[in-house]
Amino acid sequence: MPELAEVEFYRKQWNPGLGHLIQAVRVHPRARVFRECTVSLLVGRLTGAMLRSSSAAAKQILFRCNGGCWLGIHLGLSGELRMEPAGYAPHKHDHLVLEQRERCLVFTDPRMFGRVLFDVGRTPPTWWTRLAPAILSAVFTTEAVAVFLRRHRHMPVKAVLLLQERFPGVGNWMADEILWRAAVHPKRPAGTLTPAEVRSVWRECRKVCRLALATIAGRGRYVPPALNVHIPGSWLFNHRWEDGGRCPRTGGRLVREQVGGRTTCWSPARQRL
DNA sequence: CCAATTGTTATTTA
DNA sequence: ATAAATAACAATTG
Repeated sequence: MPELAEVEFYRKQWNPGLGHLIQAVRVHPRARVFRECTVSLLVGRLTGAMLRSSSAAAKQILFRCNGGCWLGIHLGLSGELRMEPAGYAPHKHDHLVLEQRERCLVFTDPRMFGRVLFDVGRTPPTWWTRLAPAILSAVFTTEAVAVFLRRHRHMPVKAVLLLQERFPGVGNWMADEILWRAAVHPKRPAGTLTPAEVRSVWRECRKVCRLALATIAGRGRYVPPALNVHIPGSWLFNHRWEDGGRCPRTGGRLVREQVGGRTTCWSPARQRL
């Protein structure tokens, strides 16, 4: 599930626990999600400590802890952060549980493509500082997009949009949504887009990020659990998941096919090769 | 049993 | 040598 806006949504799920003492840390230490993390260090440092603040960028979440340490969470394909009542007994896929007096903060991930990172230091870890500049930042210009598409000119544009080094936070559904709005066929070699199409892709990147954040992550400080957000039927999002869907703009049939190794959905009436 | 899944990375191929 | 394609990772669901 988690792309840019879902990651931001899940980040907020731990907000009620920020600034509260972590009494105990429960882990499944052998779980694959800890493959890049020294679990003993994490448990030692977080027990009796606090999460002070959090941020999300791309598909990464960063928690700044007191005592000069940093907890990172990547949700992978199936990860979630949620809150449970105090005394919660961890379930099978709950790999990390921070126990507080009034609640438990839970990281769960059945497929374990996600990962937990933990660093000690005065400044944020490099895996955070080296993330590509956000799509909604001023650095993400139409020129930067044009250069990147040219560099990967032989790849299908859909595959290029999934490259995190230029499109941080974009995942499979966002890439399809962007191309559908820009009316660009996902199989187009990235180098064949006209300047107008490049500009359109750039603009829709920003628009989809802004809309997704506003709709899915909410503007408030804390969105109650369950991602039962209403996504308008005018988005491709609501029609892309199974065969037989119809394009909300043209009314025509949507196509679903592998492009760049991923299931891709597009509207042939709108997106021409 | 087979295919599919909203992500990333190591390995293989061109 | 580089860029692009593919396999692999794991668990569950249809």
